Amino acid sequence: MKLNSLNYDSLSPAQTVALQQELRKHIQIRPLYKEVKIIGSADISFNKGEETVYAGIVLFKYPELTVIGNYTAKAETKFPCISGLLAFRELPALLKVWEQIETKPDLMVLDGQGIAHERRMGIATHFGWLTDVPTIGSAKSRLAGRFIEPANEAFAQSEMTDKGEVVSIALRSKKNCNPIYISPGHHIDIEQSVEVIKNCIRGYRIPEPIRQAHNLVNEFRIKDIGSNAQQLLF
DNA sequence: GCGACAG
DNA sequence: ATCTTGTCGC
Repeated sequence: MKLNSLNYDSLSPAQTVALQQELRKHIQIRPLYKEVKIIGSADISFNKGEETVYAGIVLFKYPELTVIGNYTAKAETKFPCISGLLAFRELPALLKVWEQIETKPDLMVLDGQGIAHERRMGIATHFGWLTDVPTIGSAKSRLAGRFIEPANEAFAQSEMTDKGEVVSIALRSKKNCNPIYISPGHHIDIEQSVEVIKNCIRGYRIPEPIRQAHNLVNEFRIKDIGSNAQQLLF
């Protein structure tokens, strides 16, 4: 069903926009149904200009953030980098990783937007719809939504509004650093999304789960570059 | 027409 | 996203 019908590479940008318009009708922003004991974080890495993408997911106990699992997968994509359509480039690889996980986490944090998106269908929202798992988007830069700069102190925050709707929170995770942009993906609300992310800050601008997922996929990519170079020696 | 534009 | 040195500010 949902997870087997990912032929995103064959869709034109216009078709993916239409798909986002359809999918947004099914998105639920509301409080969590169950307690969160395990969270996962996902990220992607790739070499500029190449079609190979390296995807990874790290699992943690929450709220201690003890690592309890690492998963990676390599995939090919022909879908280009287009702002607003990142999901179509990155999700197929992420789902390949997701399928490896025997015990799924209670919540996933994605590097990118949730509903803070022109059609409310950022990658975190899209991933949540595909997997039926609560998701949060934590982005390093703004896509949709305007806001007033939060005060320059840790945990200062400011609402972000798009088309008259509050879609996310600009959160200053660390003093003297630019804010990060937190939006619910699916099956969670804004307040709980910000609460979870605040509990995941460990002295860096980027929430610890995302930092670790980023490190994982980057190391995975570097190792693969190395092993490809080795093979050329034979 | 011009600027903005997740990763 | 990735590449990549020094540099400015707290």
